[in-house]
Amino acid sequence: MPPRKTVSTKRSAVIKALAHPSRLLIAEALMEGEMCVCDLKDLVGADMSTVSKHLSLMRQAGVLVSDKRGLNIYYRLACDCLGDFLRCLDQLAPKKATTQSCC
Amino acid sequence: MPPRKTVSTKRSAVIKALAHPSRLLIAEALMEGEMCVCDLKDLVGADMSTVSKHLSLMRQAGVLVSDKRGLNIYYRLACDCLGDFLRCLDQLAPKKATTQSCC
DNA sequence: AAACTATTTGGCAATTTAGCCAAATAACCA
DNA sequence: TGGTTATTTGGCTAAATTGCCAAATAGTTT
Repeated sequence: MPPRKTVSTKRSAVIKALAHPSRLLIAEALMEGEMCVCDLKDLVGADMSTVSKHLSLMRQAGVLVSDKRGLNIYYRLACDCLGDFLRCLDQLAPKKATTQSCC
Repeated sequence: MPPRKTVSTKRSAVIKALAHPSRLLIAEALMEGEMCVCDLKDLVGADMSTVSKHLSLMRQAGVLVSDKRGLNIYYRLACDCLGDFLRCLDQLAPKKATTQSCC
């Protein structure tokens, strides 16, 4: 595989970890501080096992780090540069503009 | 759907448009300037129809804009804030660190 | 140790996504 | 007009992703 492709494959694994509504919701919530799985389960509104799988996917990708204290496992963002990215996203007009730049 | 979820669903559509190795490769290439479909086909190394479908998905999501000139259709990034995001991604150590933050 | 709580893992069905081929469209040229 | 080039669309199969349930694991409490 050419080097340029290798780089984009690694990067896309990280992006993929954020490219799901529930996972992005989790990332956004964790921008305000760490949370345990049961808190996140309430936020997302899915089965705990589903949330847990989302979390381990995000941890695998390097987006989150976890920390076990007592019975709970707390998750938090591995990097706080995500905020700028989310602000960037909101500038992209969804679907409408076909031939014009947004910014 | 609660408002917080609506927002993250819209945002995740944009992220999804970048969450594929070929599509990210395309986005990275377009950071250096516009390209037509056949240029991108050579870069990605897939069938032109496949590349075309990736491009229309990205345009739908608002990540790219297109511009027809003669026989060619030129694509370029809708927003140049992506560069900062990609730099952020590279700080996230893939997979290794389980309990430590990267930055 | 037994019961309890929080989380993860395995397995499976349903849905979504990817990529190729072939055919359709659109603009250019002779 | 007919031919050629660039791109998109339709259709199909293969592969990946999602989400639930049930069972397993790990730490806590009594």
